[in-house]
Amino acid sequence: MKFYEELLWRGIVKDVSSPELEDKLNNESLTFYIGTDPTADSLHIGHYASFVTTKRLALYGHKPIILIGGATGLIGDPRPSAEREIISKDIVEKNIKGLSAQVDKLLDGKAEIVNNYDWTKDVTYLDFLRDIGKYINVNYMLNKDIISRRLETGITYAEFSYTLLQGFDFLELFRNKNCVLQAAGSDQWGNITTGIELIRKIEGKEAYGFTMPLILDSNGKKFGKSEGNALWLDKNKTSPYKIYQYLINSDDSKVIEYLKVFTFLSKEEIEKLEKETIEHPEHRKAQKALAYEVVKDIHGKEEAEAAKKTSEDVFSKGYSEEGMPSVDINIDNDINILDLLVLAMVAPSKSEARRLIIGNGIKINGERVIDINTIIEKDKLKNMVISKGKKIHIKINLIK
RNA sequence: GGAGAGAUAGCGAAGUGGUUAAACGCGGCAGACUGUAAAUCUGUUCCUUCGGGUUCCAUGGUUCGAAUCCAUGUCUCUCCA
Repeated sequence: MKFYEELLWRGIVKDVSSPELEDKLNNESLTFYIGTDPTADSLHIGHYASFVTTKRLALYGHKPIILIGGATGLIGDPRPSAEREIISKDIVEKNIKGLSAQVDKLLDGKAEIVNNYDWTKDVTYLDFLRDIGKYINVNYMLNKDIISRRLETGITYAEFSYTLLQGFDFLELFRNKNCVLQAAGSDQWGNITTGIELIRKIEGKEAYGFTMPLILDSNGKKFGKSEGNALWLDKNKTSPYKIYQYLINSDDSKVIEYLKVFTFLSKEEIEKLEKETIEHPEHRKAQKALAYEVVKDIHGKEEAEAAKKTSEDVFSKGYSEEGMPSVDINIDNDINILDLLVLAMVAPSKSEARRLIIGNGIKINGERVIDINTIIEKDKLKNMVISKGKKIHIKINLIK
């Protein structure tokens, strides 16, 4: 199987700017770039597909550039729904630092990291209009999906211009780093083609682009949100276990797709897992492989092993001591269960604690609490595990 | 510049003087089911010493009684020019 064929098999390619790209990807070493705007100080798993693809291309011999949008981040990529909040320059700068470190680690230092602020900051408005703006027709911009969709609700001039900035990036990278390919999520298609258009018109040369399909979960929502929160790739923001758990809960109908996109397992291995999922879905082998592989690729083997052990403990015992959050408690006497739940931050108020107990939601050391008047002896608090439902477990750390 | 509409719990949205701690939907939390999933079903969703206390943009007022009426302020939106 040739490289491009493999990309297709994995479902990584959605739109391609030119059929020639297939041959180039298979037989040449191309410099390519993937960009991300510093809207947060960490990447989340929604970005991860791009980076896996970057790694894949790099492993095959292509040369990656990661662009962090210090300039474009100040403007904001138009979203389908509404205008973005503008982010202060300080925060953008801080985010750039966070992202750079993360990208470097994720790609083992093998990608060149650039910041488009560096070549944008000194370009004057007039120069930009003459050198870039003159080449792109407004009609052309209005026809872009993302912009046309916003014409109803309104779009500011700043966000309207975003595509020009991104096109300018591609042009600059083409000129200075011989970067001939841009890859991105499918929502970036319009921005990629603007860049290709500029390179063709200004330099008279051909550049290429392809997009990756948007990955959805089984509910048709964007992949990678757990309980509405993003799953961050920074382990201080989202524990490796949490990512592991999110992935192990992947739907049967989606898990093979995820394996193809997110892991480096071979076609044979994935097809084997696919067969096992069909024959014995309850073994959840594909999900386990997915969770392990991804956590390993993001956080390393040790973290993956730890997350796996935690997950196994939770499944068999209901909770795991490993990595369980703990809370310091400092009391002198025996304590009422309601007060304890509030102190341990299991419940935000005593009313809530009361409701949880009445609703059979609270366990102590694995035993269900049924009486809201239960008094817990101080001596028993040491290393006590309080569970709220199936997912929340907290260990008591007695200070006195 | 002219005219009008609105601000209610995490969100959307009822309620226009009293049994309204505030319908309903979504979301959240818990329980059942299950393959650690989804779907479904059930309960719950301000605080509380369980007596009660404090809520409907803010401040003041009318009233026995206000989310509901009045005044002022703040913010949002729509239409016209």
